[in-house]
Amino acid sequence: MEPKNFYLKAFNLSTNLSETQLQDLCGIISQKEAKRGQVVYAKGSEKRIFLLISGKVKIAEVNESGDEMIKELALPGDLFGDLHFSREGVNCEYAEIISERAIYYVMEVDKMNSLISTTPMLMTNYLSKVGMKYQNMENRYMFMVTKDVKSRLLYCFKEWARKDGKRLGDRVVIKNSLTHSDLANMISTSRQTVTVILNELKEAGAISYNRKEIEFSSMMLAN
Amino acid sequence: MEPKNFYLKAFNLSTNLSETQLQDLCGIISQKEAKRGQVVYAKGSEKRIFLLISGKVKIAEVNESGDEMIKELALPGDLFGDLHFSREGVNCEYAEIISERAIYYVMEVDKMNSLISTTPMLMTNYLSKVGMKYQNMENRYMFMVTKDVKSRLLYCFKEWARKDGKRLGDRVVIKNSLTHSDLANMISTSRQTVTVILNELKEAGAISYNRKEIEFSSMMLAN
DNA sequence: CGTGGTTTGCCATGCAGGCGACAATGAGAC
DNA sequence: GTCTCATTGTCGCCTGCATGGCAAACCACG
Repeated sequence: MEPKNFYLKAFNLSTNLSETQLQDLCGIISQKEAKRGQVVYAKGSEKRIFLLISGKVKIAEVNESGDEMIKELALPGDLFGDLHFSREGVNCEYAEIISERAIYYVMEVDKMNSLISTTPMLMTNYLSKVGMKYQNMENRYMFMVTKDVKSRLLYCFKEWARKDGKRLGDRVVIKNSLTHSDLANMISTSRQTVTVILNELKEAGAISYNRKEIEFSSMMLAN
Repeated sequence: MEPKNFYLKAFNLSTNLSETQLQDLCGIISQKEAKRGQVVYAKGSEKRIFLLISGKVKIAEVNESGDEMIKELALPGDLFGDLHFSREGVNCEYAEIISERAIYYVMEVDKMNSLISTTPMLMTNYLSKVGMKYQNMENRYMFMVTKDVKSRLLYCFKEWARKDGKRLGDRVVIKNSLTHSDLANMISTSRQTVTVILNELKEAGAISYNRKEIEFSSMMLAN
């Protein structure tokens, strides 16, 4: 099995596809690799869909007052880009790699669109994947709008640990590529507040934290 | 042209469909009507997709502390329900009619799924409609998370007026079916704050407001 | 017409968290 | 090592908004 197949399967995009359908799908995918700081995607550029294979990518946009808002931290298996094939993207979202390196697949929207049109099962897989993404997004935003800063920060950590955490006994470790200021931009608060709360949590023994990684009790994931 | 066709066309779901495809689509749609206060949809019930034809519907959920959060105010042309065909809805969203009466179309997810699978053009229309919806959602939430209460309230009014407002010279009027407390639940603030801000706006001459309708300068829509 | 329930208006209090300023620490470049 | 820039830590002030409580206005209905 060639590697593309492997990841497509792992990330639930090729479920129930026939061998030839899979080949077709692989045919319109090209694999790319990039390093920290590179911008792989900016609204306005050619319409494309991305599937992250390894690394971390931040999906962000800059608002009118010049502040960066991080909308999402994409991890392996996540889709991003012009997910709904539409021409009319009015916002100015972009995707920047924040891990040392990242590997990702790229599909042109047009090709994907026509392939999906002729491959019902792919449509189902795709729609369910995109649907999941939006459901998560909705939940996350609902949370962000209603909760205080500490809860929001913990929510981020949990989501993140669930997708990308490594178990070490009853502790969970996540590799950290974000500064306090990045975290602040994710939960839309100020850098200072993040610092304070992080130290509170450290104080309370809930997490331990340095520039390389964040570690906390796996119990925290429970709720 | 039978009425279903008319609305499907008006709401961009039947663009570029052949006559027979259109008939097939109409075949799986049933039209319903309901009155204020009725709940047309609750997560956990049979999976269905709704298209609102007339009236207003609030899409909401109740959080763990018992407060209602209004996620969206659906207006004619809006889709809601199990839009991405998935079984796994873990949240407890519901849809309640808040206009005197409402007319809407209902489609079972399974039938819609198989029809879409065999009708590429329908897939495109559908995906683009759902995509638009999510894009709006994302923008709205971004706004909600980052802005203060007054901006959020105005944002709501604008969105609402854009979709449902009636022009009267340089003024725009929207019919109001919401209490201050509903407005508060939409932008996640307190009832009192809504009251205060509404009066501020009234004072400043930006809007005029009573229980039946809200009216403001069409200039407000510009930005 | 009054009467009870809902919606709106207003006030006092308290606090979370934004923001500016500046110091301390760390990390890479030379 | 030292220099420099980015990141983190801490403080104080101040404002936006939540919250509770209560009065006034409005509405539906017998």
